[in-house]
Amino acid sequence: MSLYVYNTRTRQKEKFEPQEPGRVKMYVCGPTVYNLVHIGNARPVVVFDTLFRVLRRLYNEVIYARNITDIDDKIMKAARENGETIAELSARFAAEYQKDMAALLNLEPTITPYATHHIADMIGMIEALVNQGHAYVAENHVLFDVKSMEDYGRLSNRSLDDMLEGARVEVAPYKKYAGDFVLWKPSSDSEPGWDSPWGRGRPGWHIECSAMIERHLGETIDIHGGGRDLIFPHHENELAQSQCAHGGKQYVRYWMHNGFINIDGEKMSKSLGNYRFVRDLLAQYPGEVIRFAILSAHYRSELDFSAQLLDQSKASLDSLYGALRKVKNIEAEAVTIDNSPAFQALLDDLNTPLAISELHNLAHKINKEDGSSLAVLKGEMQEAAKLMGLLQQDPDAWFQGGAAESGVDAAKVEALIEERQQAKLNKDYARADAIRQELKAMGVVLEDSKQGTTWRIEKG
RNA sequence: GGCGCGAUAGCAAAGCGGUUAUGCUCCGGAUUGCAAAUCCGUUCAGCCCGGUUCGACUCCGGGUCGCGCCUCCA
Repeated sequence: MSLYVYNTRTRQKEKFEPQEPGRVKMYVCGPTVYNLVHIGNARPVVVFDTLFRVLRRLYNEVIYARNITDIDDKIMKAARENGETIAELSARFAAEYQKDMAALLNLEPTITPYATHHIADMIGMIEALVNQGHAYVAENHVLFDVKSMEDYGRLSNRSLDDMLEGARVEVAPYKKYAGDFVLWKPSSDSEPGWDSPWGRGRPGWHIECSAMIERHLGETIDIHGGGRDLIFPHHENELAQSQCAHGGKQYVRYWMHNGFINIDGEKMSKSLGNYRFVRDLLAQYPGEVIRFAILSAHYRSELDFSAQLLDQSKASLDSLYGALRKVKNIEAEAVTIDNSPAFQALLDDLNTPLAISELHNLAHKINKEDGSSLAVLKGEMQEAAKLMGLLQQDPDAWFQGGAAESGVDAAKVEALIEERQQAKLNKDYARADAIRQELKAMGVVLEDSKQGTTWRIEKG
C-alpha cells in the first residue's frame, strides 16, 4: 500500500517516501490576494487538499503549508486604486479566499504563512545568497546570479540560452545576465517597503516561498505543489534560491503540478474577460458540485469548465447521494478501505476520476442489494468519498439543499405530502396528482417508496 | 525558435497487449395508481498512415490537428 506520484523533476511516476518516516512536509503555493479568487486558483487547493487527506491516512504526521501572498505589485496597484493600504486590501481578500476554499470543502492547512510576516526571513536568505556569491546588488536591486548555479533550469528542463531566445520581456539594464531575477527591489517613498541592507524596498516574487518553507518546514521538504504555470519561472527560481542558500542541499523531493482550467474551451484571461470567480459559481452551484467537477478529471490534465460540466457533476452527485439516501437509516460499519479500488486509485497519483467511478460502483451495489452487506458498503463508500472531501453531508440535506433559497417552505411541502398520503388512502388519485403537480410547479419532486414519500429540489 | 502536453463513443472521463470502465444523455423493458428513484438490456469509441505482435485503443515510428510554458498568470 504505497502512494505513487508524478514528479515533475524526473518526469515520471515515483513511489512516494517521505524523508522522515511517518512525517510528511508539504507546501502549496497559495494566491496573491488582490481580488476574489477564480476557479483556476481553486484547482490546486482542491487537488492538494485531496492529497493532504490521502497523506494523513497514510502517515502519522502531515504538515501542510499553504501561503498567502500579501505583498505584490498587483496588490499595490489595487490598493492604490481603492485608496486603502495593502494590509487592509490583502486582509480583506485573504478572508474572502478562506471563505471560498471552505465552501469547496477544503480542510484547513496546518500552517497558513503570510509573506509580510516573513520579511526578515527573506532578507536573511538574500544576505546568505549575496555572501555566497549567488546574488549581487545593482542599482538598489538584489539579483540572483543564475550563472552561479550549476544546473539552473533543471526543473523546467530548459537551458538558459533557450529561455532567453523566446523571452517576451525587455531585459532590465542592471542585470548582469538576462536570466537573472530579482530577489529584492527598491520602493519609492509612496510605495510599501521595508528597511533592508540594500535600502528601503520589497521582496521579489519567488523569495517568499523559499523563506517561508525554510522557516516552517526546513531546508528540504517532501512535496511542493502548484499550478503547472509555476514550474517556470517561480519554482525554478525558488529551487535555485533555496538550494544555493543551503549549500546545495535538496530543496524538494517531489514536485507536483496541476493542469490548467479552461473556460468553454478557452484559456481564462483578462483579455477574453472569461474569468470565473469561485464566488460567482457558488451562487449557482453547491460547493460540493464545483469540487466534484474539479476532481472529475485527473489533476494533471487540462479541465474545461462549463455549465455542462457542472450540471453533469450535479447529476452524478445526485446519483451517489441517492444510494446513500437508501441506507440513511443503516449505521455504516467501520471498515478499512486499504484494499478498496477507490483508495487504490487515489494512491496511483491521485486518480480521482477512477476513484469516483468506484464510488459509482459502490452506489450501484447499494441500490441493488439488501441486508447485512449494506452497512459495509455504506462504510466503504463514505470512507472512500471522504478522502476526496465528497459525500459527507446528510442525503436529505443534499436533495433538499437550497430549499429556502428557492423559496420552498419545507413545512408546507411536508404538509402537502401528508395531505396527498391521505388522498391516496382514499383512492382520490386526482387530488394526489394535483398535489404532485402543485409541488412540481414549486420545483419539488416527490418520490414514493416503500418507506414513504421523500422529496427533493429539482435542478433549476 | 526552445521545452512539453494532448487527441477515446452525443457529452464528460479512466484503466488495460486479448476479457463490461464509469457517469450523464438517447432508446427498449421491468417496477410504479401516476411519477420519480432504482433495476435489466441495447446502441454509440479510440485523429490518420505505417510497424512490432497470434492479437493494439493500449507498444514503436511518421504525419495531422489542438493546447501550454519560455521572468511575477493556479
